[in-house]
Amino acid sequence: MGHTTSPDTRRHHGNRYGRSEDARRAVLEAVDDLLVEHGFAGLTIERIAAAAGVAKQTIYRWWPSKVDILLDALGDDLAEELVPPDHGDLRRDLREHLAAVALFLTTADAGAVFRALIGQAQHDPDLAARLRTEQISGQHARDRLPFERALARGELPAGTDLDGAVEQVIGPIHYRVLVTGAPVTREFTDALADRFLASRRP
Amino acid sequence: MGHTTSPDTRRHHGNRYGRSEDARRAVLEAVDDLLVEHGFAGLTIERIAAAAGVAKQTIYRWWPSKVDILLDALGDDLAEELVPPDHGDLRRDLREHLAAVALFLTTADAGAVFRALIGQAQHDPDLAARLRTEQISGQHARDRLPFERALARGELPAGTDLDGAVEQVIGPIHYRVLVTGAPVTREFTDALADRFLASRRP
Amino acid sequence: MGHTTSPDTRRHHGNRYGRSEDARRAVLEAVDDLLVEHGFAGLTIERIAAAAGVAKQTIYRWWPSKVDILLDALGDDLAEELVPPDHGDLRRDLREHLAAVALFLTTADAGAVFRALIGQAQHDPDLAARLRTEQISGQHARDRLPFERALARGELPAGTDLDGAVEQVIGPIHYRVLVTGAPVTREFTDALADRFLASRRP
Amino acid sequence: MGHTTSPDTRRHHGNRYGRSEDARRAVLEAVDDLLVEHGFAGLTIERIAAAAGVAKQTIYRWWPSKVDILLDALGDDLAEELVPPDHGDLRRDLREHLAAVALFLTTADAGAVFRALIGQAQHDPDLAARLRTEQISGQHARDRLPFERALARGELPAGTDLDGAVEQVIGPIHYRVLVTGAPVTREFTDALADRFLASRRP
DNA sequence: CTCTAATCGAGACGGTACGTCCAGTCTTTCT
DNA sequence: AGAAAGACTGGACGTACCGTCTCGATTAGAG
Repeated sequence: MGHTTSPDTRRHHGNRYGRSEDARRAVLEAVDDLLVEHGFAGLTIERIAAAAGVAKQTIYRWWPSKVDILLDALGDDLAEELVPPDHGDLRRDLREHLAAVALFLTTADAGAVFRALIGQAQHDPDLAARLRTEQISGQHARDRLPFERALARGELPAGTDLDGAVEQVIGPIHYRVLVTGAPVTREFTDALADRFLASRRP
Repeated sequence: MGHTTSPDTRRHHGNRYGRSEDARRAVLEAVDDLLVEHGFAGLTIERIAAAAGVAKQTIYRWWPSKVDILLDALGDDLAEELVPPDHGDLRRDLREHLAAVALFLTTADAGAVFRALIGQAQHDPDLAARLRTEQISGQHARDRLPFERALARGELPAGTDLDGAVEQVIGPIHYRVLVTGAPVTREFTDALADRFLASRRP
Repeated sequence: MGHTTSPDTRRHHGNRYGRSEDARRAVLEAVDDLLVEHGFAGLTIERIAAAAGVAKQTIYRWWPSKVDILLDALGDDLAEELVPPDHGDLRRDLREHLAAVALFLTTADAGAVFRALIGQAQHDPDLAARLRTEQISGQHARDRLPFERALARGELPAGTDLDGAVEQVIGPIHYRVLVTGAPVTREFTDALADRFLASRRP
Repeated sequence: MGHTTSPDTRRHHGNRYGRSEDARRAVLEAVDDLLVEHGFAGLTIERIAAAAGVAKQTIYRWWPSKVDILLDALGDDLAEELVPPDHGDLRRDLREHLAAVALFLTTADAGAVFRALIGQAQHDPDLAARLRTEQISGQHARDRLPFERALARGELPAGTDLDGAVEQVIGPIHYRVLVTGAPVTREFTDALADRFLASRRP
């Protein structure tokens, strides 16, 4: 977002005095702090405006709702933080990636934003749809990469259901994070990877 | 809940002879309908009171917040609807139970309540804790039953990690319901059961 | 009356044939205290019930509203405290009586009740009517007595408008108490008496 | 900064450019009507808001309570309606003014507001103080004017207690209005004026 | 010397209004 | 034109009392 001065007029800045970028940054930073400090319910537009030193109207001008601000704040963090490694070995790639996913969901700031959005998506089908098309499907594609490479290398038998594989290893992590609240340890994620491999390469 | 045909209507003159069962039932029924009809955000105390034909104060007298009403409404529905069958065969028990779980989460009214509570729990750690101790741990125990029986029957090797087994088959269902929004078909749940069995009984 | 009752019959709890004198007294006493302590607005039925250790229903059983309790509490205090003296001399009678009226209105507990009722009567025509027929007309008759006696003694000319005379001396006192809030001193009331006499006996 | 040449636009940038005069007027007019129609107890903030077509918050933004609205509504009505005439003759001035006062208190809409405030002031010392300093003392000064002019003209002896004179003629009117409820006729007010003059100019 | 009906305490009930908070829109002033 | 400020309508919040209503316990006269 920094200085995309190029022909990217799709975005919504466009102030001839150039001050809107200040406001935009202030809002996105405030939103992160306030989410951590006051929780999702305490994240009101008025509070964001006050904390960012920005007028409410300025927020409404650019973001339809507070979840849009969060989506914006989430930004490309997912893509940045959760790209799986490529060591040429499925077990190693999988173990590292699952550990990274767990860490992101449980401790990263962007992970808190992600969890809040997932939570809100349960009440708001529109948000759910947007979240899926804008973030989750992309992440799913990244999660698939290690399996695709392994298939290409012959580590997995042809015809393996790669999407199913992703769900098999990623699903339990989200289940712990979102539902049971059990800690997502390295042992747990390693076991997930190992269990998958055991079932595919007897 | 059942039919208060009670041998219990006298007795115990401490106070509160008076809690109105009618009011309680009306609120819990209204809450279910309104959640489906207006969504979680549209589920206001005032709307519940109006729909149930009850005074707001009566609601506040017995429930601290709307999520408490939902917890109450969820009540025994989980236990009633999601008790796994016992056919003496793990594959069959598992296939049926996972299908029932999927159906509950995606189509049942009580499933909508469950999803709303899970969503809200992402914003509210207290609710998360309560939800886990009051409902989810109990459901986890029920989900474990087929595995326990299979272990006793010798269908599973001694020392099998039963909790991990539950997470392995239940996790992906929740992942679809809560995160990706992909449809949870019978094929999907059957495949989960089969994949688990394949990995354990080579 | 209380001669024979045994020492621990304080608790009453119901009697088919008679109301509880304890409850009545407790309410009337509580009402006085609460009016002074919390003002008229803070004088709620619930607060009276709590302070008197009595159930709300018991209050509603015997008094239609809180102003009725106040009317009851005012009782015969007016008649008891504001009977004009009879020294056979109008000036002396008048001076003493006006001073007594002033003292009652400004400092007596019953005077506070009276002022509260007069205040409420400005908002409530029914109360105004009852207050007038039950209390104020009687007091007006008492206020007239010194003039009637003086007329009979020949201190006032035949045909003197006695009601007008009462209003002439009593009116300014109420005007200070209810409207201007100026202190009603002995000098003031004496001057009222003297001014009346000066105008009638040139 | 210092660019603006206009004399007083330099102040407080952004503080209530916006107070809506429409809203203010609508509230003050509604309050008059509703007081007459529903009485003081029926004069709720919610009803005022509804009748004025204004949000409750707008009322609370500008007035701390309903009595403050009434004080505002009373506003200049007193000064407008109750300025005594100046014919150069005390008897005529007094007769006319007292009749006007009586008419105001008994029949005018603003008179109803005044009576309600006086009534409420009996329960609320703060209101009493405010009412006196903001309205009653000013009215007392106006009531004094005829006497001051008469004194200057030599119609009254030097050293006459003018405040006492006001109380002598105004007090009985308020006494009838607030306490006895007797009708305040033209005969009554004329007699008050005449009686005063008889006592001062024997 | 029990029966019974009005009374008592307690407090839950359907309501109304309170005063506060925030959403989302609109207007005004300054830059 | 866009930003800060903030007033506006609207609506839900959670609280306080209202006046009504059971409820079991109490109690004195009638039977």
